[in-house]
Parts: sequence; C-alpha cells; structure tokens
Amino acid sequence: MNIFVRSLGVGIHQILLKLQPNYECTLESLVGLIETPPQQEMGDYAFPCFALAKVFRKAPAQIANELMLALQDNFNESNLFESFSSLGPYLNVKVNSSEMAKQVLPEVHNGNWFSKNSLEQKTRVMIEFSQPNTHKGFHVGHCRNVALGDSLVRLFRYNGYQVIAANYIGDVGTHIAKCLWYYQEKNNEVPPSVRKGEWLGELYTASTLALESQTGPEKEETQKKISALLAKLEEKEPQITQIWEETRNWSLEDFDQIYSWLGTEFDHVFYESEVDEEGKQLVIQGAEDGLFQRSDGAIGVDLNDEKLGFFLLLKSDGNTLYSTKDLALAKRKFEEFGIERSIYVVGAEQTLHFQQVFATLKKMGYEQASRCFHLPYALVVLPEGKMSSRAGNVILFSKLQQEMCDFVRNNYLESHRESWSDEEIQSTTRKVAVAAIKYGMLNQDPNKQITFSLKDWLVSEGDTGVYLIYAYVRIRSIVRQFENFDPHAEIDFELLKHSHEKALIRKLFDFNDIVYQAAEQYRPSLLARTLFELCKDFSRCYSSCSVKHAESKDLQLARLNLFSAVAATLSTGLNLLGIEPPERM
RNA sequence: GCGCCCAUAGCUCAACUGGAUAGAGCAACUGACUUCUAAUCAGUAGGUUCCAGGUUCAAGUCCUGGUGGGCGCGCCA
Repeated sequence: MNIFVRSLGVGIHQILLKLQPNYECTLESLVGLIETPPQQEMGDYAFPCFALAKVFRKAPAQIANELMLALQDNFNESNLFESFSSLGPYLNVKVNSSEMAKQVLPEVHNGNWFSKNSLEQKTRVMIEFSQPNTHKGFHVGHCRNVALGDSLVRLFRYNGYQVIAANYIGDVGTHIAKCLWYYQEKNNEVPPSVRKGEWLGELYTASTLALESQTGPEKEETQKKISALLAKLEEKEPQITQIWEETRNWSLEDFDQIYSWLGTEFDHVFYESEVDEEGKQLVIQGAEDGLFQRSDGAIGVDLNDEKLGFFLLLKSDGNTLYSTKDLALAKRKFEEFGIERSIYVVGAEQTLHFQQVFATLKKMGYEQASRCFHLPYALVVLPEGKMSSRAGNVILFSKLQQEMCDFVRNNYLESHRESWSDEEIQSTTRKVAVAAIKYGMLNQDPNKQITFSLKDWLVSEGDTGVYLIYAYVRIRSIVRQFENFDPHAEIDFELLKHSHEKALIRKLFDFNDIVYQAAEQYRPSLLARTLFELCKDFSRCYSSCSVKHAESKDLQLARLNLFSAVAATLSTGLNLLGIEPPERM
C-alpha cells in the first residue's frame, strides 16, 4: 500500500470516528474500498460512500460531501494531496503529482524501485512448464505454454520467491514406439541435416495416419509390432535403446534451439524416462500397503470420497502411465528440491488428472500436496477450428518463427541494411519477432482460447508486442540525442504538470502492485495490459510533450528524466514477459 | 448422463474480483509527416454484456434454471 492511499485511509478513518465514536471499522477495510476513478479528470483515487450510508443514516452523497470538507481541513498542511471533491456518492482525490513523481522517479533511476517487491524473503517454489514430447512436432500451442511458464518464473522471482524453473520432457511412451516403428519399417527418407526433431514429428504423424488407414489383420499386425517395440523400449533392449537415444537427441537439440531463440532457461530438466521405474515401484508398493487397489489386472486408487472416481496408476500389462510417472516426479520435487510450493503449467484438458494426482499424493502422506497448483490454460485454436495433425493444419513453431522473421525483416529492417551491421539486423529481427509472439500469447487470460491467425499475428499495429518495443525504441532514440543527460541530476518535478505526464507518473507508481498481482493471480496478462497502457500514454505524451522543443531547459530535463524512467520500467516489465526490447528498430 | 471452462462492439479481447456514462486494438470513415523514428497520434461511427428469473443501495461481475460452443470422465499424454 502506498503513502497516498494509506494517508487517505487514515484521514477518512479519523474523520468517521470523530463523527461517530462507536463506529466499528478497521483501517484496513476502509483502505480496501479505495479505488481508482474511471477517468483521469475525476482524480487519482476515489472512496465510494455507499457502505457508510446505513451506519451513518445519511445519503452517500452527503457523506462524500462531509468527508470532502473534513479532509480539506485535515490535509491543509500536507503536500500529498492537491484537492478533494465529491461527485455524487464518491469522494474523489487528486494527489500532488509532483510529490508522486518525487517518490518514484529517483527510485527508478537508482534501481531501488525494481527491487522493492523482493525485499521480504519468500518461499521456494518450482514452476514446471513446457513438457514437450520428443519425437513429436513443437507447435504454436506449445509456445503458449513456454511463454506463460517463463513469464511466471520471472514474475515470481521479481516478487522475491526462490524459483526453480523446471521442464519435464516426455521421452517415453506409446508415441515413441509409433514413431520408431515408422522410422524403421516405412521411412525411405534420409534424415535432414537440421531440425531433425521436427522431421521425427512428421514421421509420427505419418505413422498415425498409416495406422488409421489400415484395417483388419494388417492393423492388428502393426499394433502388435508397436507394442512389441514399446516392450523392448521398456526393458531397454540394446539395439532399440540405441536408436531411441539417437532420435531422442534430435528432438532435444530442436528444443534447445527453440528455448534459446525464445530466451527461456530452465534450472532443471526432468525426463519421463528417469521417473518411469521409480513410479512403477511406488505404485506397486502402494498396492502392497493397501493404499491402492487392483482392478482388472491394473492398479489404481479409489478417490470416490473426493468425487474424483477411480484413478488408474499402472496398466494391466505392468507398464507405466502418465499418472505413474507424475507420482514419482512429485516425490522427487518434494524430497530432492525441498520445495514448498509446486506449480504445474499444463493445458486445461488435464484438470481432472491433476486433481487426481494431488489427491493421491495427499493419500500417500505428502502434506505438500495441498500446495500443489495446476495452472490450466486453454488451447490455441485456428480460425477454422482446432489444430490437429490428422487434418494437417498444425502450425509448427518453426513456421511461425520463419514467417515472423521474414515479415519483420522484409517490411521494416531491410531498409537499414546500408547503415546497420548484418548482426544487428539479425538480432533485432529476433527481438521484434519474439516480442510479437510472446505478447500475443500473454496478453489474454490463460483460461481463454487464443484464436491464432498467422495473418493477424504478422500485423504490427495497435495492441501488439511490436507497439510496446517501438515505444521503448522511441525513448531510447530521444535519450541518445542528449548525450550528457544525467538521470540522477536534480530536477523540478513541479514542471511535469501536463495531464499526459501525470498519467505516466501514475503508471510508473503502480507498476510494482501490478507485478505483484500478476504473479499471485498467475496472470501475466495483467502486466501485459498495463504495459500496453503505459505505452499508449507514452505515445500520447510523445506527440504532445516534446523533449527537444520543450519551453525551457529545466522542463527538457524533467521530461528526459520522466521518459527515461518510462523506458526503464518498460524494459523491466517487458523482461518479466520474457521480451527483450532492441535499442533501435 | 455427470463434471470443469467459455459467451461483452462486425472481429480479437479488457473492465482494478459487487461500484461512476461498459473500455482498447483490428476492420470502416476523417484528419496530422519540412517536426525527438508515422511500426505513431487526434477524431467519427459501432452495445438489450447469450436468454429468463433471483439476491441489494448497486450486477457484465454473485445465486438458480436454460441455450450455444470447447474440454474431460480406467489401461493416451
């Protein structure tokens, strides 16, 4: 809570107590009512008086009016507030914006502002995300997961949590047997020299199609071959294991390239293959202990008490399931990493699965189960419907990457070819493309579907990541023109009185609150939206408050100070979304 | 059949978790580059917030019942 809100709350509290000494109301609950008016002209903060009407037996508007008069009196010595007014049932307050600027601008420039949220030491949390399958293609849907998970890692860290960013790679299972069956028996192509993992994904799709087109005895034959192959994989038969290792690496190399291009890093990578056996033992032990039940030759756990049905943990052929591995994975997370909180960023279609996993962990005696959290997110769909590899309309990540880069380079950056180095063109292309992709993935709530249209995503106008980094670039361009600008020099904050300047000051002032909320609510979209608004305010200010043509040297300095604080905040905020703005574009 | 999620401008989305006249972007139309980067800005137009009830000072937001769409509900992940 900031000083303006707190002072206002204390003031209102005192006045109300004076009005009615036996009035029971905590300061916190009053402060909780303070909000921001819908329009800037109304004021910076507002206090709605509806709730007081009953207690004080007066019309809300009358209370607002009385509060206004009393507050004017109360704060007449203070320089925090500029004015109090009542508008119907609302008490509106304008803060002294130079006072606000004084609180935030110097702190931004000396860096303290951005470490405020991390001051108190918080818990150790693991955020698991991405979880790609080897031997399958990496498409734009997977990209949403990476953008979300990566941003949450950054947000939690900013807020002082000790975060372990974890990946969990699906390198075992039926899909691999399918892919390798096709690779060994049907494939005639020579593996490409690059993006071999993606090529494996094509084989997997081809395999699925081949299997679907088959019927009768032929199909049975194939299915037999595939399960035999799976069995060999499970028992680590040397020849197939060698092929598995080689092809698995192709996919892992692809993933590394993707993560590196996106600027995503993991502190730890789990593989399904390493928790497979442990999971099996856990489940068998659980069955012996009577915790789990046998049913039709398989093992599962009865969760009917929690209305979660019967949760299957081990197949009747003794092979593991997704659930088997998730139990062992959780055990390792708790025991080897000592985490207190565990976040799983996984698609919404698995909501029931994770409710079951967490309930099972609880039954197994892990008290951390109550602090496990599944963050569900909705699918990325195409305008014509769901992506499906069968319909052949999956948009692979590499395609998005390629087209985005080509578009950015050909339409904008190519024109700098003569004055920029090839290296700068290349790195700027990447930064712009990443900004467009990540912002597109993050600017709406996780629980809403994203309708992905390549055509729309290539547009770089309006509410896009490109708009945000463009605003940053414009500020950097201004600052470059004032070589000896010193952000620590004394300035006269009183000069920043244009409404556009005030709007910017307020946005900077609220930045940390938003970042805090974005993490606690698992919604990077809150930050994305705020940054868009910050840029909108900046672009307005840019066209109305020139630095170069400022009326005085002092105003010029003050604006430079404000704008460069905007750039610093923008850069910090973008970074929390996993976006790195270029210095020029 | 049961459970979860979604429904707001022509399209894609907001709305500080119950508060003021429901806001942005795209698309359409009008205007602004001899100006710190026009990947921009200013403006016009666009709404029965899916429907029907209910809760209260106040409902896009909460509760009930529908409609439409998505997903899930034991040997996939």
